Amino acid sequence: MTKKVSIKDVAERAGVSTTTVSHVLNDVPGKRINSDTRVRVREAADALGYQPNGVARSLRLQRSQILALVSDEIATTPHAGKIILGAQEAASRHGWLLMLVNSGGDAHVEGQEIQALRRRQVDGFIYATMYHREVAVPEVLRDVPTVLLDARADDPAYASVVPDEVDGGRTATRILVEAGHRRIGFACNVDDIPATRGRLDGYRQELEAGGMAYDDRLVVAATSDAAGGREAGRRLLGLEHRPTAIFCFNDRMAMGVYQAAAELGLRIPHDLSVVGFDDQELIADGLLPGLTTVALPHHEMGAWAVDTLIDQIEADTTDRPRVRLLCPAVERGSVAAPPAQ
Amino acid sequence: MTKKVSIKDVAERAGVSTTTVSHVLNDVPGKRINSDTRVRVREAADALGYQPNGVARSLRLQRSQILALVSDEIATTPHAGKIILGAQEAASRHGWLLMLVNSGGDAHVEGQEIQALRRRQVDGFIYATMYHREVAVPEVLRDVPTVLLDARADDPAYASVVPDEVDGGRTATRILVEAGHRRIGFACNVDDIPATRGRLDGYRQELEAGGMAYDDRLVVAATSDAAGGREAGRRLLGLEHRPTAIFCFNDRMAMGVYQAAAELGLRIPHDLSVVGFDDQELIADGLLPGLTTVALPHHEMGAWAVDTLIDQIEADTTDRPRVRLLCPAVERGSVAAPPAQ
DNA sequence: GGATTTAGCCCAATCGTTTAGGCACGCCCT
DNA sequence: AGGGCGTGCCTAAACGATTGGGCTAAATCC
Repeated sequence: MTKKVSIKDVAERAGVSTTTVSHVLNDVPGKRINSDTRVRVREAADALGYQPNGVARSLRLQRSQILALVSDEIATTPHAGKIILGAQEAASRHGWLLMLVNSGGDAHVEGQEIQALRRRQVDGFIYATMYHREVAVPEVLRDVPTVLLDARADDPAYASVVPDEVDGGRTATRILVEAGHRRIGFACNVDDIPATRGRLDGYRQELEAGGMAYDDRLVVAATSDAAGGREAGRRLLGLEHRPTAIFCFNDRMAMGVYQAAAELGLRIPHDLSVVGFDDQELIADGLLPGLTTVALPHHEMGAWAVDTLIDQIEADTTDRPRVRLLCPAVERGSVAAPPAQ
Repeated sequence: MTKKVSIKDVAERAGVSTTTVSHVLNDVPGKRINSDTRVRVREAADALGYQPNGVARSLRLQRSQILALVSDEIATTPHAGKIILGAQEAASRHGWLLMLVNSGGDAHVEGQEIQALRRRQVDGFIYATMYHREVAVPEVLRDVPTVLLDARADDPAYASVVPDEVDGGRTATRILVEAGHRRIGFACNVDDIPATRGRLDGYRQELEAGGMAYDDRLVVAATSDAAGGREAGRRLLGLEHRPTAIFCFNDRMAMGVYQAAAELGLRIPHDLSVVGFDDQELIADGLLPGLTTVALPHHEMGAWAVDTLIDQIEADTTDRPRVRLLCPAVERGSVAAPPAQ
């Protein structure tokens, strides 16, 4: 029903030309139009329920006000939602729209999809990855505004946003230090990715800041899931002089550490304090006691990427910022003072 | 660089009119064109790296080949990813694109967003909800192709796809019955939603099919999170004649049941078998032992919705199917035979 | 009073396609 | 020789907006 009301219909009803309608409706500055005419046009538009045709406008303006979020497998991870949501909200705040494409990790498919989006005159791209890592940006994105999300490329031509892993590692460790712990284990993961290195660095820095020596027996690497956490937990808690607290690479590993503690009859947080990373609510909220952890700024990264991208497109700015966003602590119940000797 | 190659450039290079280029490139049937010309056009297009301008085409054809997925808060839930992914893959299989909009639950915002999408000439909508429920479809969607996902409306004008909760409930229960259990508890949730009713129905049906009487002391309702599961678990396991198995409304509750079992020193699956629902991998894979559960067909629902919607748009079909998709079992390690008396 | 300015609007081109409806040429037939 | 019919291509009108450059009348200036 709302169908087929074009600017021509509005012009006709208001008794003016389409030019005038366009000028009025877009509030084009510097155009001299009688205020009577203005209201007549507005009324006509309202009465007819006129909605400008975005496709026609895009064609004429050579700008679609559409952004595309392309990702490897992001939509399959639990983090994805927040990134997408942050991006979508930001886009909508600017009056832009967001398209979504997932390559499933296949570079060829990815290229095809990006081409399809470019044909649709998408104005800019957000290239996002499932977890923080280095990427080679696809060639097809070379000459179109693009920002990287949770990803980093050597190429300084792209703005990028990633979590500040080092700061996150420090935050997590600091929580334990401030609770009074002096022997703090790190259940690390085995992959060589920025998150691993960054969080470990943060752990070391914070130990140092607290006047503690780094002891590599307290750093145990395993796979970054609950099974790995279990394994790392068993190893750490099996030490002759066991740690009173464990910082876990992520919440899944923390879940495993809980299990290892339970096997040994250790109670959290009374006998052992635990801090996770990621703030996966499903886990962190579900564990007993709730897991104190550090949240990744997914929502903020999504929003930052969109804001920056739109700015790059509209203001045609030339600097390409590369930021790290802080990871805030989320306190629940898994940290307490170390047990009395 | 790839900028600005229009059909006109191709026409010029091939020494023909744009009409001919269009005919050739689109393989318009019934057009008589010399095969020499055909190859010349194709070569010119290749050489110039011609990409048709989708916006112009949309304007002319009055069809954008773009679908929109609008949801209340879907993108924030862990399930979201799979729905979105299923939808996106299906769309891309058809050569369509997917836009994403999240209303955050605000009906006004939702209306605005939908209008914005309609202005952009989106061809159809998928209206999705965070969890299976009844909805009132927004007025603005009345006169545009729309299918409902994980949602159901009274209005028979909309096709819809939801999980078959009853079958899922039966499947979960059957796993326990077939393992030999005769006293099976149900840790139910407190909300009156289709999932609750359906899974409970399935539970009852399957008990009956197995020749067991329904005992309402074995059905305990609590909030649908780990805390609720803990509570329900404690109540069920505190019964004088305790169940040997518990079917949980969802995996989060199952997580709580694990905790309740641990408190009582009961070992899973040796002393107690547990089945969940949802197949939240973060939980189901992380628990020890792994949780046997029933998966929601999110990916399939996403794909089904897109396929159906495109069919509705292209073939202009008039029937509006309303399907329930089955929920497959995912076996892990939380079910065993009941303990010997 | 004639020239100039100004207010208020409109014409028509443009963005890049698709497509209905020609038009010219050569061939065959009578 | 003239008519009819394919073949192979092109012209031009959409689609629905935006916008540079008019144009007309009334108001103002000298």
